[in-house]
Amino acid sequence: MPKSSSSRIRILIVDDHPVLREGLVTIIESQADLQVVAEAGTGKEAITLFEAHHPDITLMDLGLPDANGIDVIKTLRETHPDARIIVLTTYLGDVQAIRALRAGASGYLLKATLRRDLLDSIRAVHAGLRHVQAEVATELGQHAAELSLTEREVEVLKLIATGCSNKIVADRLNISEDTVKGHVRNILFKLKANDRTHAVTIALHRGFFEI
Amino acid sequence: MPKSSSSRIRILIVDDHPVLREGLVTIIESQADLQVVAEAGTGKEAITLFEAHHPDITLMDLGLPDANGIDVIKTLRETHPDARIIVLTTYLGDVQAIRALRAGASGYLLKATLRRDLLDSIRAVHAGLRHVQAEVATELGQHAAELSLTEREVEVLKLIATGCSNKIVADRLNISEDTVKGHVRNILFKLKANDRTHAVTIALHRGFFEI
DNA sequence: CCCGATACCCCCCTTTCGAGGTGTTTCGTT
DNA sequence: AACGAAACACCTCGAAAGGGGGGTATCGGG
Repeated sequence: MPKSSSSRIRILIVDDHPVLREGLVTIIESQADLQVVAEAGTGKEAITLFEAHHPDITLMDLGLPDANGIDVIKTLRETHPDARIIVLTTYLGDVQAIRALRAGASGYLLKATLRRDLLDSIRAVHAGLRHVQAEVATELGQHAAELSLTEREVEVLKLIATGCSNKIVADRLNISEDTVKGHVRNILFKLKANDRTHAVTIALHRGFFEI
Repeated sequence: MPKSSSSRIRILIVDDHPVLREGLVTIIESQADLQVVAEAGTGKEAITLFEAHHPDITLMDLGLPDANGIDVIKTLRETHPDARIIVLTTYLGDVQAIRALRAGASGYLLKATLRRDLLDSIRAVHAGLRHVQAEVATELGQHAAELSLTEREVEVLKLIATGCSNKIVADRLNISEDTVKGHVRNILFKLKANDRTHAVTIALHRGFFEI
């Protein structure tokens, strides 16, 4: 809920797609209680502009060209624990959503969202609420009970995705092939995958990493 | 080049992201010689609205919820060979671009494009030119000499991506396992992949299919 | 202090993969 | 009629993968 018509909710937009930024600006500026104070196209710009304007709400895409969106969220929240950030993303599985929320995001929306939902989210988050879109929440619930991969396992899986055999992975990570096999076994179990190829597609779909 | 200021270029926007549509409308309507005559969020709507308005230019996203963008392009071009279509996509490898251009698209732009490029493209295509973004053209050139996968090979690879062994693939397609192996060998060769897992990530990256 | 999670290592064994080569039929193009 | 391309099938064979068991060391939290 807006405090009053004289103090509008000040918003920073972070997204590398100029056309999408334009859409966000148009939608936001059409509302009497909202205003866009700055636009950033990179993670670096995002931090600079946040420092300069201290927006009430930051709308942020995770797919930035220069930095990982999650890291930007972390940085902002460390220096400004009161920063309210809403993640706006095309579609990345549950893992990205969990990471973003853990990093301190207050909301998580898909870009395929409607104007109405976007505006509702902005106002809800500004009022101090957390707001995660239903679709995303469902996805989160679905995998909540499941085990997640350790850093090492993700590292192994990434190499496998690029066509490395267990032996090559072992060389790259300076561990034995048997250890790699052990990791692979755990990965298959955790992701309920039939084989390494399946594991890679599942991991991509759930957002463990990208290619 | 616009014919005259009295007859503006009439544009149909097809994209399932309302926010992005808003951005496109704002950018286009800011130009004196351009106007948006309709917006569609699905393939079905796209065809209906095209029939109703006969736009000069159709800006189209490939990732529609109800239909494949390529098929929509084909349909439009069959019934209206003079339809000028510019594809606007997030990022799908060279294969999607080739298919779109073959299906009759006149332009291919990435959504990360600038307003300036977008407007230039619209005017260029309206003037009868073909306009493919530099990044996309580079990608096209890079794989131009390479062999592309046959339908059957894509079919096999899709099943492999979902964790099917050669034997299972054989069962599903009612062919022998040896034949599947033959296909796999060809796939690995054509995509320059180390193994089946690598083949899947390469195919995804180049846009042969999605998961 | 022990426990669980993580990372690491080693053995076994069976199945699957992937690299060879060779051959058919079918189908659309020339 | 002749051609290549594609799909199909059969063969061998070594190298991976993957499923099972065993184990050690570390680290942080209950």
